[in-house]
This record gives sequence, structure tokens and C-alpha cells, in this order.
Amino acid sequence: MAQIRDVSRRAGVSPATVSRAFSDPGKLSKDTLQRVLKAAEDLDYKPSSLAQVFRGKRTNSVLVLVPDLANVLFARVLSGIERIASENGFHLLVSDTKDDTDVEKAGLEMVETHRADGVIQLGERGLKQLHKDGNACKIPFVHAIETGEPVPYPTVKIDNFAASEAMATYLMALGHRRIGVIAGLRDRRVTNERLNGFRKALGSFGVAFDPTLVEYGPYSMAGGAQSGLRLLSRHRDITALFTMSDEIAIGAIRTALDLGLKLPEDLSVTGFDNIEFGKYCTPPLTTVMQPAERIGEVAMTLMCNLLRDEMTGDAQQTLATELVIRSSARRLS
Amino acid sequence: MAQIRDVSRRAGVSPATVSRAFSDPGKLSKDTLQRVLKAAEDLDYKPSSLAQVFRGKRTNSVLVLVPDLANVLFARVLSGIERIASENGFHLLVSDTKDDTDVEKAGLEMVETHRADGVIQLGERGLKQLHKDGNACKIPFVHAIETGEPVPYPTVKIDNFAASEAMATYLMALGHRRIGVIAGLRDRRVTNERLNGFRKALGSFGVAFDPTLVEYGPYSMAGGAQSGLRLLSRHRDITALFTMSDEIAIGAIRTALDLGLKLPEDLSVTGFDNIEFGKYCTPPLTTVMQPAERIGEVAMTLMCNLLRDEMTGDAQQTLATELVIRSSARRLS
DNA sequence: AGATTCTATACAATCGGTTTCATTGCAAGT
DNA sequence: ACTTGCAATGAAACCGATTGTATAGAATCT
Repeated sequence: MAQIRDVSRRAGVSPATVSRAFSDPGKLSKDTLQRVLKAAEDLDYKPSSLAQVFRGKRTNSVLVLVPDLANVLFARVLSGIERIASENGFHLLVSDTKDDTDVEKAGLEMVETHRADGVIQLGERGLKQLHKDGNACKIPFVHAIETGEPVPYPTVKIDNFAASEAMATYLMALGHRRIGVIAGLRDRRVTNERLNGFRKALGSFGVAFDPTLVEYGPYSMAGGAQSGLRLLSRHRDITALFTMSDEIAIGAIRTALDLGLKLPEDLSVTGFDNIEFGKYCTPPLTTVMQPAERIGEVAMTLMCNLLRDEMTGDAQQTLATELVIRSSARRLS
Repeated sequence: MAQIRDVSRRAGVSPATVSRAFSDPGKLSKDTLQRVLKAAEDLDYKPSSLAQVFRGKRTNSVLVLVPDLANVLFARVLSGIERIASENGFHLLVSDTKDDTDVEKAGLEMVETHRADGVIQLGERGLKQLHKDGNACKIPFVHAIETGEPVPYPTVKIDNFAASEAMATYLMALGHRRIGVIAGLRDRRVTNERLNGFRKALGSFGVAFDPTLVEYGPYSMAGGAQSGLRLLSRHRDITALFTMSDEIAIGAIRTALDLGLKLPEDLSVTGFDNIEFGKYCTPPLTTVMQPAERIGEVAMTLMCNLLRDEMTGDAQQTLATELVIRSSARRLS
């Protein structure tokens, strides 16, 4: 690939002039500009972005730490991030962390070693441990889909408590009182927040919370199927299942059907996230809409502001959720 | 962040020695090595990866061109790519092309401008147009999930023709003769290959191909639902639906159910890809397993070889598919 | 005309490492 | 004692662009 020197020689000017021909053409005389552009064209010259970045100390890339790339929800968030990134001329580096602290630390080092300008982390895990170092704070960092612990960096999230409360209230309003809960992983904040929202709704209706009606497990279809089986075989009187993700719900529905239950007649099931498949389920899934793409867009927008030193708007963004009523939950008859 | 000069000063050595302390410690005396390492530790020095890359002209990053990041299949392929990349110390740049040629070209320029060492493209579209330039050939390029046109770069794919033939044969063996086809986009090679496989199977059973039984549409649930509606309302005698993706199948199933059909009693449906949701569908989806993660792994492995100039093994890889028999297709009664 | 300003361009430093080549010092060989 | 060889280290070039400063020539002013 031709370099700036080749072009400058061919045009009979200095490398500086060639550089300016691209970065600040107004500074050059018409004649010189012509010659330089012609020479660059002839040699198919493209400035080495790497050299530019090295000189300027701005990589124009942002690293995204994703706990699981194959996860539908994260994929959608990533898609939102990508849109805003490309609109603003940023490249995206992507790393699948598998919730591994070492990988996350390596990610932060990418900024320290000038491979990326900032880091967007998706999911539960924040910078807790790394934060104590103090210097980690200096890294432009945005956290998306996190769960509301007060932190000193911008975050984008939904109000899990309120959304869960709304969904549980809906279920109660339909007359359900024995509601099984298929929760996510036990140690996750998001799980606790959603559980607390659920309990709040229960309380509002004067119903006591029964811990034996809660089953914890992974946020996956397989997890939902297993937890569902345990819960349904333990409690025959359950009339509704409040689950903490659409995938869990879909797994639980499979189990319920396999157990010979009729849905939604015998059992109401609700999800969380509103992934596309929920709409095509049988029965179509009543769930909480989580604006995944939008979360990604907002996260990347915050990152742009951060990198431009224009941290204007509110840095702790809570996006609105919405109840999506379909037919997997119905009035208790 | 401390630089190499700071460390060298503190350790009382030259920058060259500090550099060697990291890249080739054996070359240094025990004493010096100790001092340098101590100084680096004290200053929390980390070599600027950017400067290293600039000097060495190897970015250790690979760009992945994904037509749609939110697509389940691509997300899984990406996940496989990521695993191999991180195992081999490569960073991943990701770009959502939306099948836009300009974005694809910009991707190739990333290599020419030294931001990436190579490009992995996912999906149908190859380098056709860019190839004529000739110079594009010099870019380390791997194409995954493509469709078998002879090309001068490594590819990873499945045998769409054979897989479709196998699935169609299975359907015929179950006694189905009036089989509706919900195809993907009309202009895609993958669509034609799968259709040809289907026709081959038909021919083997001496059944004539009826073009009116084919409906084209996007590879999505919405597309499947729409095409399904058109097909089922046009032809009441269809006993099975051969669809070209699981998403299409899931959409079509929704439509069939909404039409009041009983599945699989009244209608058999088959998918393609074996996405996880198929297992939890109602009825669980009979489909063709496409090894998405594996495709990604192989693609990235090929890229590694390419970048190491060890293009040993076969560059045109065709991975095995498998019929996944569940219950959405059954014997015609 | 001579002084002053402005314009267009060149020169050279710079970004932060790596690497080649040269140099020094010490041990082994003759 | 004098070379020879090797190990350890430093000096400086280099990667390919950008940019601050200097300068020559043209234009403007007095």
C-alpha cells in the first residue's frame, strides 16, 4: 500500500502537504491540492488509520464486554450499540466475557494500552473489584442492563422492581393467588430486584409471600424447564407462573404442556424481556417489554458524550418498560 | 500511564532493555531483569499495545462482517468465532453490515489502513464486486455461511442441497405428497440451493414439482407467518410445510394454529438451522441441525492459518448437518 | 522603494515502543 | 599476554502519519 511519502514524491510536495490535503484542504492552493489528489488517486493511497491513531491517541474504538454473545437479549443490545457507534464513526471491539473476571480485566487493559477509548459492559457484573484500584475510574466506562447499585459511572437500565411489580399486580388482578415464581440465578441482583417487585405486589393485595413457591435457576430455556418441573410437581395448586425471563417462560411452558396441562386454561405463565419468539409461542407470551436495542443505543450515546467530555444529560438512565399483554395469562376461572 | 522511558529511567537502563525485559527476558542478566521488573511494577507500567502494533504492523484483530447482529444464527456463529479468536490472542472487531455494500467496502479498508489483519464475512454476500479490483484478493478473507459459488478464498459452509434433500426425503417417506414450501428471499443462492435439494427429493419419489406450492419471503418469523398464511389459504390440500429456516417455521406454525389447524395432526412442519427455540416450540420442531458455533470456530481457525501463512488443510470446508427429528412432522394418516 | 502582512509550503519533532547494530567487559582458548 | 567469543547493554533508526514553527515569496501598506 502506498504511503504518504510516495504520494508526496509523486506530487512533488512534502508529506505535510499531503496530510493537509486530506485534513484541511482549504489551506492549500488550488493547484497543489489538485496535484496531490491526483497523485493519491493514482497510487490508490489511503492514510494508515493505525498511524493516525498512534499519533492522535484516539482509537475511535469502543470495547463491548458481553457476558454471552449467543444470548438473544445481549445480541439485541449489541445491535443497538453498533448502530450508534457506526453513526458516530466508532469501531466496535467485542469480547465474550463468560462472566470471567480475568477477561473483564483484560478488557479494561485494552483502554490502558490504547487499543480502545472506552468500555461498555453489559449485564449484571460491574467494576466493583476493579474499582478499588482507583485508576479504573479514569477509564471511560458505561454499564448497561445493570441493576441499580449506586456507582460512579453512567448506567442504562430498566426499573426491574417496578416492572415486576406491575406484572405481578396484573396477575393478581386476574385473580391468581397461588403464583409460582421461576426466578433467575439466586445471587444476581436482578433476580432479587424482580423478586422484591413481585413481593411488593403480593403485599398490596394482602397476600403472604410463600418462599416455597420460588424456584431459582439459570436464565435459559433449559433452566426454565427444570425449575418449572420442580415447582409444578411440588405444588399442584399453582394457578400462575411468574418467570423472570422469556426464555425461562418458554422452557416452563414446554414442561407444563408435557405434564399435560392446558395453557392458559390450567396455568397462566408470564415472561420478562419481550424477545421476538414470545409473540409466536403457543400460547403467545404475556411479558414485560425491555427495550433492548434502545438500551444499547443509549449506552453508546452516553459513551460518545463521555469521550467528547460532554457528560451533559443524566448519566443514570432508567428506560421505561411496558406490559405486553398476550394470551399466556388469563383470568382465573 | 507510565511509559517505557519512565521505567528505563527508574531502573537505570535504556528503553531497549525494558522492551527486552518483556519480549525476551532470557537476554537480560538476572539482576537487570529484576530491577526492570520492579520498576515496571512500581510504576504500574503496561506497554502501549497501540505503539507495539504500530511498530510491528500486526494488529492482532480480525473484523467480522455480520449482516444482522440480532439474528440468532449469526450471533451463534459470532460466538464460535470469538472463542477461537480469544484462544489465539486475537481481538474481534464487529460490524453490522445490513447487507450494505458500502459498509462491506469500509470493512475491507480497515485492513488496508491497518486497523485489522483480516476480514471474516458472514452470510450470503461475498466479495464479488470488490474482487475485480484484484487487490482485494490480497486481503486475508474468510467467508462463512456462504453458498458454494467457486471463490478464490477460504469458505465454511454446509451442504444446503443435501440437507434439504434429506429433509424433503424424510417428509416424503412419511407419506406427504402435497408439500408447501416456505422459501426464503427469492434472490438468494441459499434459497435456490435448498429449493433444488427439495426438488431432487421430489423427483426421487416421482412426484412433480408444483411451483404454486412455493412461497418466498424473508428469513424471519414475521415472514414465515405471512407466507404461511398465503400458502395455506391458497392450498387447502397441503399436508406438510417444508420451510427454509426455524424462524420461518415458527412463524408458519403460529399462523397454522391461528387458522385452527391441529399440529402435527393436520399439518407437518419442518424447519432449518436448529435454533434452540425449536426444541421448546409447540410442537417441538423437526429441523436440520446447522452447526453454527462450529462454523464460526472453523472460520476463525482458517483465518488464523491464513494470517500465519500456514494455509495447510482444505480451505473450502463443508460441515456436516443432521436431521433433528422431533414431533412437528409426523406420518400422514 | 522599503516595511509589513499574509499565504503556501517545507522542515523536523513527535507519538511509544521495537530492533538492528555497535560497544563494552569478561571469560575462555592459544 | 593476546586474541577470540559471547553475553549484556546502549544508541539510534524506524514504523507513517500529524502539526508547530520557520521561511520564501507575494500582496498590501506607507
